Amino acid sequence: MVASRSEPRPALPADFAPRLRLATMRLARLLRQHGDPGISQTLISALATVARTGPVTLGRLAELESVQPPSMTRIVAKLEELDLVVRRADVADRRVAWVTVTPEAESLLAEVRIRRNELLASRLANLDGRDLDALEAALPALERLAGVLA
Amino acid sequence: MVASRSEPRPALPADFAPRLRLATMRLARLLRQHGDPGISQTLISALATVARTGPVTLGRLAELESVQPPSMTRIVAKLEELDLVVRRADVADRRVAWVTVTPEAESLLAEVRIRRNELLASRLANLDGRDLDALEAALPALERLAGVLA
DNA sequence: TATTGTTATACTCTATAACTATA
DNA sequence: TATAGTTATAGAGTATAACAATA
Repeated sequence: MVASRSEPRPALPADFAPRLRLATMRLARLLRQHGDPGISQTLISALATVARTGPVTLGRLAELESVQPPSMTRIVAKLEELDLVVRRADVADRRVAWVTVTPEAESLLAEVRIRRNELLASRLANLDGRDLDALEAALPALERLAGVLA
Repeated sequence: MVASRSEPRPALPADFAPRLRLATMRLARLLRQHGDPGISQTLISALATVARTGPVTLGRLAELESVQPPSMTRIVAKLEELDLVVRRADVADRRVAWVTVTPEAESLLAEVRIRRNELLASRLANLDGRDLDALEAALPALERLAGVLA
């Protein structure tokens, strides 16, 4: 341990943020385009969040998914059309809309989980062991950076 | 070294690909939404690629950016409107469109490079040293995974 | 005929502004 | 008045299919 108290680690290289940004956005685009037949990542992500949290209000769901309420209104409307969620007004405050997953959603999520990583898995298969080790070690940091664990 | 020849490292956990996918797409959305005032990430990315490669055909640029040719036609048209690229027909094969950056593009890229990592840098500042070390170590792997280095 | 790029069209995702219903 | 959510509208980004120009 040679770092001083005021700077416990060397600063990141100046090109670190740009490179991370570019790599992240490229990879996200590849994943988005590959897609899951029949249901978009946006819908899956919102659905998975409802499944994970249990019943949740539309506004809170918008927060959790980092979208504006009107966007979530449309997402939930589509999920409801697909019989993947149910929306019910709160009994005490009828402005509030509670969103809950249906049994269909649970099985869809299980099914999708199996298929949806094909592209990523196939790309991961092209990396060597050191790259995989590095990615595995960095995943929690990446999740914190993305706010997934927050 | 205890791994067998047929399996040189332990397999990635089953939830690795889904978690990496979610984290990547969340982070990309945050970055996309933060945006760069006045010019989108899509345009910047294509422009930066032209600047990096030098004169490039529209079709090759579409390949490099992982979009279909019609999408690149639109991207280049916008960049041309903004006087950030010039498009010229190849003299020998007039079907081919060569795309080149303008001086305005060079200064824009320099300017943008300074500002555009604000969000990412501010989020990185919330991570501890171990997370930063892990991310730094994993960046080349992530770039290979995203095909940035390919 | 084959290739390069464009036009036409449509879809998803997202936002902001204005609105409704309820508190 | 304030809050939760919706509707209206617009814009960016992307795709596929059909086309035009050129080789």
